[in-house]
Amino acid sequence: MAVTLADVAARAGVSAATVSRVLSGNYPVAGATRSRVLRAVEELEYVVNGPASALAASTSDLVGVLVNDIADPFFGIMASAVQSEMGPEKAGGKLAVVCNTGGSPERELTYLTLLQRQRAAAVVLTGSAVEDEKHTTALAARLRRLTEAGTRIVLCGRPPLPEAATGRADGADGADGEETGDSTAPITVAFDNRGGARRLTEHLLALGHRRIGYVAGPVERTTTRHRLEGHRAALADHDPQLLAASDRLTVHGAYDRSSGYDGALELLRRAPDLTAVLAANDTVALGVCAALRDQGLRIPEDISVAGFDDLPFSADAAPALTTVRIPLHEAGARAGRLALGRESAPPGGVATVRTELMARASTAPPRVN
Amino acid sequence: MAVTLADVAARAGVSAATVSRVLSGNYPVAGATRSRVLRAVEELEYVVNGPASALAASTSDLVGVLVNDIADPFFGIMASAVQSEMGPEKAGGKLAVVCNTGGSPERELTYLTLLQRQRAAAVVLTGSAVEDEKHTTALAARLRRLTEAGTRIVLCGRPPLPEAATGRADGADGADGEETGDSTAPITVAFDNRGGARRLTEHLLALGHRRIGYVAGPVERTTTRHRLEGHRAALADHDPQLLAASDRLTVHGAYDRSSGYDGALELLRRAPDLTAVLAANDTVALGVCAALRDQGLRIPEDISVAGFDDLPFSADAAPALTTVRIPLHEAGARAGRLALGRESAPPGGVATVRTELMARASTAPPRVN
DNA sequence: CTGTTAGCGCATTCAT
DNA sequence: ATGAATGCGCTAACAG
Repeated sequence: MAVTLADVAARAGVSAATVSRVLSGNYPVAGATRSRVLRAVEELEYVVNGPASALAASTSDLVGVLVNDIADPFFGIMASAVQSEMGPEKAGGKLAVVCNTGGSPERELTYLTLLQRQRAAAVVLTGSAVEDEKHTTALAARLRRLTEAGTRIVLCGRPPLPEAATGRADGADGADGEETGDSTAPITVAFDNRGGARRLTEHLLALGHRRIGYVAGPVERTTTRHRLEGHRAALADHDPQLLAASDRLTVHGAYDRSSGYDGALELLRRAPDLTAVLAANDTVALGVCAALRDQGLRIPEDISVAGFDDLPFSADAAPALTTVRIPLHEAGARAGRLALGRESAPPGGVATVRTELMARASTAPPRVN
Repeated sequence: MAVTLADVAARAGVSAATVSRVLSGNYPVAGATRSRVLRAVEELEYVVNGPASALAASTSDLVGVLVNDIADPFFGIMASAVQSEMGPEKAGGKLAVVCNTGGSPERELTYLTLLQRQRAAAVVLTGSAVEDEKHTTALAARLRRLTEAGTRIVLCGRPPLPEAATGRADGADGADGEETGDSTAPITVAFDNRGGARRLTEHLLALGHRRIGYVAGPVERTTTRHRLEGHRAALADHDPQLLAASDRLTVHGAYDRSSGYDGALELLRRAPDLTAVLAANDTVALGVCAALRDQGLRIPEDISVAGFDDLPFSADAAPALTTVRIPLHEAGARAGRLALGRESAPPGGVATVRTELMARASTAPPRVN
C-alpha cells in the first residue's frame, strides 16, 4: 500500500536500519550513503509511519496542549506560544496539538487518557483548574500515570496540584523512590493572579473608589479564587469595612461576555451607587461595559471598569481598558520549552510569572456628588 | 513496563484476542466474558497503546484541524465546533487536535506531513488559502497522497482547490478510476464571502456613501480576494466611476488590529474626505476605529466603519459594529461531521454557507456638508 | 560505518 | 464464542 522503510532501503541499496538511521539522524552514517537514502526518500515520497515508529521506540512526537476554551484568545495566545517552541519543521520537531476541554473536568480527563494512549511525549495543561476534591484526585492520579509512562507534564497558568492530591500516600515503597527513574513531578508556570488583582484593587482605592463591584469567574476555579483573594486582601488592608461589604458586591459567572453583562446589571441592582466594577477578565469586562452603557452610564465618568489579562483587544476598547497584564506568550513559550526539556525546571518546580497593572482610560476617580 | 493487552488477558483468564474484541466492540463476545474483561481493565487501569493499535489496524483516531491563527476567535470558534462533533468521550471517539499554521504555507505542508505520518483519520483545513501557484500545487499533491492513504479531507472556509492543481492530468490511467477505491475528493464547506461583501457595500451605498475606503486582508489569499471582489462588484453595479476610484481607496494588510490602525491612517492620508471604511474583518475594523478616533473622528457621525465575520465582540464594540455574519460554529460542526463521514457529502462536493449582513450602529448616512 | 535479528502491542485471520 | 498464530513498519541492540 503505502511506501515503507523497506521500499526506500531497497531503492537505495541499503538496509532498513540504515534508512532509519539517516532519518532519525542520531547516528553516524557515511555522507554518500546518506544522500543516496535521502534521494530515495524524495523519489518515493516516503513518509514515516508514526505509529510504527512510536511503537518501536515507545515514544511519540505528539505533545498535547489542553485549553479550557479554544475560542478565547487567552488560551489561543498561550497555545500558539507553546507550539512556537515545538519546531515541527525541524527533524526532531514535535507535533503540538491543542485539545479543547471546554472547561469540563471530564473532558480534561478524557483527553489525558487519549494522550496517554498516544504515548504523548509531553502534555501542557493551561488555565485555571477546577477545585473539586474528586476531580483533583482523579487528575493527580492520571497525571502520575502519564509521568510514569515517561510523559512530561507542565502546568501553565494554574497552580501546582495540592500536596494532598499528589497521592504520595504510598510513600512506604522506599525512601529514595528510585524505582521510577523518569518520574519527574509536574513543572508549573503559575501566574501571579493574586498579586495582580491586589494591585488592581489598590489602584481603584487610590483613585478614591470605595464601592467596588466584582464580577468574578466561575466558582471552584483556581484563577477565580486567586483573583478574588487578591482583591479582598487589598480591601482588607485598606479598611476591614470594605472587606465586609464585598460579599454583597461580588457575583459569579462564566468567563464570557454575557456573564459580564448580566453580572453588571445584578450588581447595579444590589448597589446602584457603585463607582467601579472589576471583572474576572477582559472579555467579561467588555460585557460589563456594554451593560453599564445600556444603563446610561458613562465610563469612566460615571463608573470605572477594569478587566484582567490584557488581551490584545483591551487596549483598543473604547475607552481603553484598565487591566492586569499577564505575559501569556512568554509563559506559553516557557511552558513549551519545559515540556521539551529544553529548559531546566525552576527551583521547587514552580515558576511564577509576574503580572503588571495597566492603568488606562476606563478607570478614573469617582464622581464627587 | 506499562500494562498491556496480554496483562489484561491473563488477569481475566482469556486470550488477548478476546480482550481486543471487547474493547473494540465490533465483534460478538459472551456477556460474562465481556464483563470479566472489563473489570480486569478497570483494575489494571489499562490504557490502549494507540501506536500499536494504529499500526495493526493501519488507521488512527487522530483528526487534524489546521488553522491559520489559533489566537483568533474566528478560527477558535470553528475548531471548537469541529471538536464538538468528535465525541472523544465515546468509544469510537476521535482525538481532534488543532494545528496552528500561523498562516504560513510551509507550516501548512509540514503539519500535513506530520498528520500523514500519524495516519490521521481525517484533516480539516480551515480559513483562507494562499493563492500561489507553487504552493497550491504542492498542497494539492499532499492532499492527494493523504486521500490515497485513506485520510478524509475537508476544507472549511476556503474554496475547493482549483481544477488545474488537482492534478488529474494523469487521467490516462483508466476512465473509471476504480483503482483508488477510497479516494474521495476533498469536501468543501465554503463561505459566501463574495456575496456578503457585496451586500455590505450595497448597504453603505444605500446609506449614501460614495467615498468608501477598504482595508483589505493579505494579498494572495482567497478570502481577501473574494471579499474584495464582492465589494467591487457592488461598486461597479452602482456606478462604474466608483469602481475606478476604488483602487486608490484600497490598502492591504494582515488580519490583525494594527493593520486596521495603519490602514485607516493611510486611507485618510490618501483621501481625507472618506465617509466610510470597510475592513477585512472585525479585528481589523477595531483597529480602524481606534485610528479614526485618534484622528478625532466620531463613528458613525463623521465616518462609518464596518467589519466582517461578526465575531462575538463585535456586537459589544462601542459603537456596535456593522458586519457580515458567518455561521462559523455551524460550518465547523458540519465540517466535523463530514470529516467523520457522519454526514454525506453535498452534491458536487461543495456546500456554500450563507452570510448575513448585520447592520448596527457603526454605519450611518454620511454627514451632509 | 553498516547489515542482521528481534521484538514493540495490538488486530486479525484461521482454527476450534 | 474463543484461542493461537501471524504480521503491521519501525527501532534498537548486537554483530561484523
